[in-house]
Amino acid sequence: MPNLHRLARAELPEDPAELAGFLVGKLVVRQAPEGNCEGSCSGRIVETEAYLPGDAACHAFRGRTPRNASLFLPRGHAYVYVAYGTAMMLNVSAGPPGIGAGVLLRALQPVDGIDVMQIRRGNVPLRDLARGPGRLAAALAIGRALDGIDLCADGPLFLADDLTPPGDVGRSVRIGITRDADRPLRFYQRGSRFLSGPRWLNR
DNA sequence: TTGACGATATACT
DNA sequence: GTATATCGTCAAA
Repeated sequence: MPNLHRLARAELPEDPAELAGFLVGKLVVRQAPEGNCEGSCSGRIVETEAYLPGDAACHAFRGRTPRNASLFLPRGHAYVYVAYGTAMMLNVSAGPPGIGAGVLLRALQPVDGIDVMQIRRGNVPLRDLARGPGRLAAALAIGRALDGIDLCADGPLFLADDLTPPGDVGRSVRIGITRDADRPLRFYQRGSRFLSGPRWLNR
């Protein structure tokens, strides 16, 4: 997979909602330690959600804590947390420096290293490999160890441009939240079959 | 949120 | 008719 242009921080929109839309159609690349190509894989982002400052659903809403500290890093850093005591969630820090906002990566269209993702996820159908934030993190072997890393740097996990341009990007309310649940801050690639959520949200 | 399960639908030998 | 895929519901952590 040649021609991988890593996303530079300056390319990322400063506005969290803009960033969420911008990320749809981009690539997330997972590199195994020691340059071991065996465990490397990547996928095209097809679904994201923005969590803004002042947003009751945002983990930074009640201020900075050891757990959510990564949300306050300059945009483009990883914020990884555990949901439901079992599922890992991968976010991209967003917004102006020190503000505390993020973009949740919700679904991926597997691109490279499908075999290794298959191993990590069990032999589920290709469609379910990274459909849903928890599954996405599992497919990429995301753990707390990756919390706080720079996604714009050459490391174990980074963002890159995809060859094929983003198609129509749809917008809807976010999934699985109770507070501030009616704001249209979910972004998805229209027509993708790798989306999570009920069908009526993916119009 | 995910995995399991039953019902349903589409596909193909 | 058997296999594979999609959909809604339900329980668990």
